Amino acid sequence: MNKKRFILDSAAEGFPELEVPAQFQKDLLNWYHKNARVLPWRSQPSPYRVWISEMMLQQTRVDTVIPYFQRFMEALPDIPALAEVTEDKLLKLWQGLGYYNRALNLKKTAQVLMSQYGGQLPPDREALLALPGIGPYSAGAISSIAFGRAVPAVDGNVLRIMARLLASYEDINQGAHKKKMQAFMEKLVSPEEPGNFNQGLMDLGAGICLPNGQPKCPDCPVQAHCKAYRQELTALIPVKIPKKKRRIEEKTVFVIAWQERYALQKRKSGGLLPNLWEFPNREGHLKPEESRELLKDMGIQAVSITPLAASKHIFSHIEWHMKGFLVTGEVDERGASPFTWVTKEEIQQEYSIPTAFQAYTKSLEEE
DNA sequence: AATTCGGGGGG
DNA sequence: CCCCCAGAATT
Repeated sequence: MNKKRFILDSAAEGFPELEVPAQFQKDLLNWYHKNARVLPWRSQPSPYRVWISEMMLQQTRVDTVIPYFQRFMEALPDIPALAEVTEDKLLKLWQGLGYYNRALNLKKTAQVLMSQYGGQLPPDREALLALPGIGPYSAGAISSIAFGRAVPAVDGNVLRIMARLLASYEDINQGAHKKKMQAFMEKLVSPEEPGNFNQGLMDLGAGICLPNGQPKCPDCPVQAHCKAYRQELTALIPVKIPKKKRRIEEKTVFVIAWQERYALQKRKSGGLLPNLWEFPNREGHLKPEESRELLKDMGIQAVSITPLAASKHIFSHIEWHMKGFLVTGEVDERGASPFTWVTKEEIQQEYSIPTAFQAYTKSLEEE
C-alpha cells in the first residue's frame, strides 16, 4: 500500500524549468475556457460522477466511455447503489469496456466508502490513493476536478505534452521519468483552477498535441512555451521504448445447445477476464473426435458436432486463435454437467461475456 | 523495472 | 499491420 505514496515525494530534478509558468497556466486556461469538450461527467461534476468517469477513462478513449457512463449512471446513480449491486450486474454494465478489475474495484471501493467514509469520497489525494483502483493519476484527477485541490493529474497526455514543452528525450514510460514529471507538475499546476488546468492538458493532448508526430502546432495555445516546437523536434518527441510482441494461444470453443439453452461457465476470479462468463473451451485446436470424447467426460452426449467459423481476438499481450464447434446433444442428468444452461435472451440481458467470444455469441443469433 | 491486465479507433 | 488511449496492480 505504501508504494502508491511515491507521488508525494518531491524530486523534480533533471528538467529545465518553463520560462514563465504563470503565463503558461494563463494561456492554457484561457484556451480551455473557450474550447473545453462538452462531456457528460463535466456537466454535473459530482465526486461520484467524476470518480466513475476517471475509472472508465483509464486507458480508454472518451468516445468509447460516453455510452457506458450514461448507462452506468442510470443503473447505479450513487455510491450506495454501487456498494450493493450484484457482481454479475456490475460486470454486465462493464461488458466490452475491458480491464474488468476496474469494475470489481469500483464495488470494493464503494463498500469502503460506505463503511469508513460516511458514503462519500474523501477529497484528499492521499485518502483517494489508498482506495482500490485509484492510483496516482486518478487520485490527482478526482481531488482536483471534484474537490478543487491543487494537485496534478499526470496521464499519458501530460507526459507527451510536457516532454515536448521541455524538449525532453527521456523515455516517458519509464517509472523514474513519471516520478520526476509528477514532481514537476506539483509546482506547475494552477492553484486557482487545478481541475480546469488538468482537464485543459487532457483536451490539449486529445485535440492538439497529438501523438505519433502529428501535433497541430499552429492551433496550439501554448506554442510560445514549447521548446520542441521552436527546435522542430515535435516529430521526434516524445520518446518511447518499443513494446514487446504478443504471444499466441490456440483455443477450441464449444457452443453447446440443449433444450433451447446454451452452456456457459464462469471464469476464475484472478487473471484475464476475471469472473466473466464464457463458452466452454479448451486450449489447442481439437478435432471433432477429440471434442466428442472431451464432451462425454463432461456429461455431454454429443449428437452432432459441426464446425463454426474460426476467429481471432487480439488483447494487448495475447492473441487468441479460436476454432469453434456447434454441439447439439443430450445431458446425462440435470445438473450433472459443470455448466450453467442459459437462454439466448439471458445471455443478452444478464450474462457478461467478453468481446473475445463475439464470433460465437453471434452464431447463436443464427440458430 | 517489467509484466499483466481489453478493446477499439485510426494511420 | 502498427500505434495509442484521462493507468493500476502485481511480480
